[in-house]
Amino acid sequence: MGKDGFIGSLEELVLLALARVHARGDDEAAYGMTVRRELEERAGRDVSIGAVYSTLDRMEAKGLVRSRLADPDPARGGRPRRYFSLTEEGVAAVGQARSMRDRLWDGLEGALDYPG
Amino acid sequence: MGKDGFIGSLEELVLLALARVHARGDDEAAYGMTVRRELEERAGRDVSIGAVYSTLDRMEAKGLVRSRLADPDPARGGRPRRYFSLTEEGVAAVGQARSMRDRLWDGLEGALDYPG
DNA sequence: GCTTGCATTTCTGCATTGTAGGAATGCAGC
DNA sequence: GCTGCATTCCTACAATGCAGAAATGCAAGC
Repeated sequence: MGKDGFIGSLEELVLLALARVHARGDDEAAYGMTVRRELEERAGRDVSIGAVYSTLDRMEAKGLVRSRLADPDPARGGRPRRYFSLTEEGVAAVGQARSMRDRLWDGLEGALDYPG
Repeated sequence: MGKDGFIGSLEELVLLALARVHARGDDEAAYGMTVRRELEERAGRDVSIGAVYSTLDRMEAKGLVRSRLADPDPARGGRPRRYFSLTEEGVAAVGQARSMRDRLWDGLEGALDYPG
């Protein structure tokens, strides 16, 4: 993100997937595995879990997402989950990416035979 | 482009900018400098000309664009221009990128406070 | 109390893409 | 031949994309 705040293509998808699982209401549900599943089910984009995490980590370092560890005494087994959410900057970044592309697409729908 | 045909964020923008200058009617007008200008004027994305060319070159190697050199006896000075255009794969790639994102955005407009 | 199993995160390493800057090219005009 | 201009090409490095395997932490069965 060359200091102008431009994000990569996978970063954008991960941000959107994260926003979606949040939008479903349960804040607690947004962690690595669910983000990955959302990407796969909704966008048909099948990335490895390792790819999801490194993207998430890098975005946290840039301030686009934040994370916190789950409750200390989990009744379920496994490592403590790490819950993620978008920061304001994260929201701004997806908005910027979108409007940049929208401006380029504007008036082009017919010219490229994009199936609506 | 990990063989699944997914393109990077700049690749997508360059493809769209290229399509736009084509859509303006004059096929001859689509070369490095005009693509760069379109990106800057239309999307506000200011990349160096070197960045545009390496992106274009890499996409040509992947079959997303093709290029041909301009007329052999140019009355204007300067290196011969290299005219670019999208291939079918290029068109397909922007379409895929778009529909993937559209599916993730669907129903999210209100949830993220994206300004229309 | 050891072992197996499961859900999850973390680590490591490499491939691909993004990016700038400056060198090279080719012509015109002086 | 030198200067100027428009353009492409080359080089090198930084950032992002990506997968696979290792580690972590708990529970259950034995």
